[in-house]
Amino acid sequence: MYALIDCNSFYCSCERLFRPELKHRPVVVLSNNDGCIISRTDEAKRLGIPMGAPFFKVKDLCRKKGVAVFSANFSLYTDLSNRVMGTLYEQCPKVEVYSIDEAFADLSGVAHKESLGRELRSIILKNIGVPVGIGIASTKVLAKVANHLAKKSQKAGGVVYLSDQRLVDIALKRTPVEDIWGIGRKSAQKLINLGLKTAFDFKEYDNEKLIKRIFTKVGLQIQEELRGINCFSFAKELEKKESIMCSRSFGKSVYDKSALKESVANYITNAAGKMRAQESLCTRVSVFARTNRFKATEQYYLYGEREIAATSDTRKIMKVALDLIDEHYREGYEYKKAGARLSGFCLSSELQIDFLREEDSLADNKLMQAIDLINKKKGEGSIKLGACGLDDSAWKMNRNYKSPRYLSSWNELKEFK
DNA sequence: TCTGGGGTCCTAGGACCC
DNA sequence: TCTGGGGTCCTAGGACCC
Repeated sequence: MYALIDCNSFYCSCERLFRPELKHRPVVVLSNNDGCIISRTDEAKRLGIPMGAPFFKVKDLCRKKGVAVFSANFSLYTDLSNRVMGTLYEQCPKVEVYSIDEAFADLSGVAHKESLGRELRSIILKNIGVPVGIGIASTKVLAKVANHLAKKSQKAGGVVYLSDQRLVDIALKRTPVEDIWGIGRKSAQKLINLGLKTAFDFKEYDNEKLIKRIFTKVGLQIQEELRGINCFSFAKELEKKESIMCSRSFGKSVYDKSALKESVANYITNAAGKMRAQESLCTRVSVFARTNRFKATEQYYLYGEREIAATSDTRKIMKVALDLIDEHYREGYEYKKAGARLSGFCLSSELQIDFLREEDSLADNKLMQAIDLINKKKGEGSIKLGACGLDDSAWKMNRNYKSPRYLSSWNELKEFK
C-alpha cells in the first residue's frame, strides 16, 4: 500500500506563506526568465489561466483580475520542500521523495491508513503551512489516481483511500485516460482512438500485444498497476542522477561568442557543483546553444560533446566546454538559450585508486572541496572562476516579480510589526 | 518586446564482433 | 531478382514526468 503526498499548487503555496493576505486571491508563479506559468492556485485556474501558458499571453488577464504574479524563487521552494519531506520522514517508516513537491510513502503494515493520512495532512499544514493532498492505494499509479480525486473532491477533505476493488473501480471510471500517470498527450489520443475513454476502460482492455506495440513495455506496466499489480518499485534511497544539466534562456538575445562562453562557464560551474555534491565524476561533457525557435529567422543548434578522463574538477570540465563552443560556434546568429550537461558518471571513491592520474589530482580535489565549502557558507557564487565573468548583463535572465529569499538570506528576512 | 528547466525510460537501428 | 546469422553494445530520438 502506497500513499502519495502531493503539495497543492506548491510554488504558489510557498509564496502565500509569506503573504497571508493572498490567501484567497489568485496567485501564479512564472518559470525562469518570466517565460510561462508553472504554478497556479485554484482561483487562477478558474480564471482560465492554463498551465504552461506563455506569460505575455495572459499578462493582461492577470492585471485585470488582480492575480498576484511571482518570478520563480527556487531557493525558497527547495527550503520549504525539505521541511515537508523532513516531516514525512519523521512520520512514515519508508519514504521516497519523487519530486520537489511530492513523495510516496510505503504504508505496508500501517493499521489505520486513512487516519494516518489525515494526521499527516494536518501536521504538515500546522508545522509548515503548506496544504497537501493524499491518495492511498495498492500501487503507485492507483495512489496517483486517488491523489487526483483527493484534490478534486470537496467532501474527501484532502485524503482518499481506495481500500477495496469497488472503490478502485469507481475512481477509475471518474478518471479520463489523459489523467493517468504516465499517459501523456500522445498516448491519451491513441487510447481514445481505440475507444478507451477512462482509466477503467484501459484497465479492462485485453489486448496485450497491441498495447505493447503501441505503448511499449511502459504501457503494459501502467495497465498492470491499474489492476493492482505493482510494477514500479519503491526507491527508498535517494538515487544519484545519471546526468546533470544546467541551461537557461537569456534575458536578451546574445550575438557574441564571449558572452555565450561566459554563460556556459556559469552553467558548468553550477552543474559541476551539483555533481560533486553527489560524489560523482563525469566522463562526458556536452554543451549546446540555440537560436530563438519561436522566431521565423534562420535557426542554428550548436551542439558539441566530448569524452574526458573521469574528473569533478570544474577547471578541467570548463576548458573542454569552452573549447567545444569555440569549435562549433557560428557567427551571425541570435542566440537565445544555452546549456551544459555532464554525464557518464562514476564514483569519486574510484578516483583514489587510479594510479594513472596526474599526481596533483588529489590536490585539485581539495581545492574544489574548499571552494564548495566557502560557497556553501558565504552563498553560491562567492568564489568562481574568471571565465564566469563579472558582468552578466549581456545574458542574465529577467526576473521582474521575484519575492525575497525569506529563508536563505539574512538581508531578506520577513519583517513583522 | 515577451514562449522554462531538468530529469528518466524505452526502442529501433547502426556498428561491430565472431 | 538472389549477397550468413546471431549476438552485444551504443546512441539518437520519442514520450513522459514535475
